[in-house]
Amino acid sequence: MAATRKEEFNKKENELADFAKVISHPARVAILKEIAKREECICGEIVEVLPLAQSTVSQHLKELLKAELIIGTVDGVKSCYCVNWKTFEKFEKTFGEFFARTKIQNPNCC
Amino acid sequence: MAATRKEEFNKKENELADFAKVISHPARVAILKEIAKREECICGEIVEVLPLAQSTVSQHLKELLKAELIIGTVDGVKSCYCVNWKTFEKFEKTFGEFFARTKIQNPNCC
DNA sequence: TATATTTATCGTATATTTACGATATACAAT
DNA sequence: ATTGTATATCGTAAATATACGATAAATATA
Repeated sequence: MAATRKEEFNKKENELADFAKVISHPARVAILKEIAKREECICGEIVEVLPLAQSTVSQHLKELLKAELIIGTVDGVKSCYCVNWKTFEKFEKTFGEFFARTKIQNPNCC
Repeated sequence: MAATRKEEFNKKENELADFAKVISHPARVAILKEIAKREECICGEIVEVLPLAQSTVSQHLKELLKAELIIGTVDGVKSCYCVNWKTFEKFEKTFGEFFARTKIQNPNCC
């Protein structure tokens, strides 16, 4: 088998793992950075700056959308994307807390 | 095909993605937390506290070792693990910088 | 209306991940 | 020496992820 055992773990552990998975591919990291660095929503230029086929980029965008890390709108024939800063900050907080809380203990080992 | 295109992305993007992948499974998050919360290295009790088969836990431990997030030693018939805080802090810094640097821009959009 | 452009989705091939049982290995205890 | 215990590794099945070409859908333009 290989039916994932995720239900066996608690909510916090699953949330962190899920968030991590979203940014666990360099293409998604690159897309996120590219979208973030613009003043305005990026409309129809992401495919050009990425070394991947259009359909592959579209797939990665879909995952970022699913995670609500980006917001997509349509402008005529173009698709526009920008970062969903609310979710972005949730990610930041979740990772920050994980590291901070895990770190606290253990001064006399290793 | 499906030959991964990771070489096409830069070092920073790949590093963050790789780090994220290590903690992208709840079992590994749980293992890390379990090991971190002890005063001393945990010797031969990790399997018991996890809802997975011994061989599966061993596999996840191997991945954490490969990432150097934990250190493994042998004490007789037992295997002992503790967090490699140096790497842990490298992870923390990498995630922290990613969020901080990505966030800077973009005040008037979305 | 016909054509071009942009992007999402479908189908599919391949690679990787996850999980488990069985087995091997290494040490401890009898 | 034999037996028991802990853990890593092997083999393998199934699920998921990654990538691309082809195609569909939607809009803009001629």
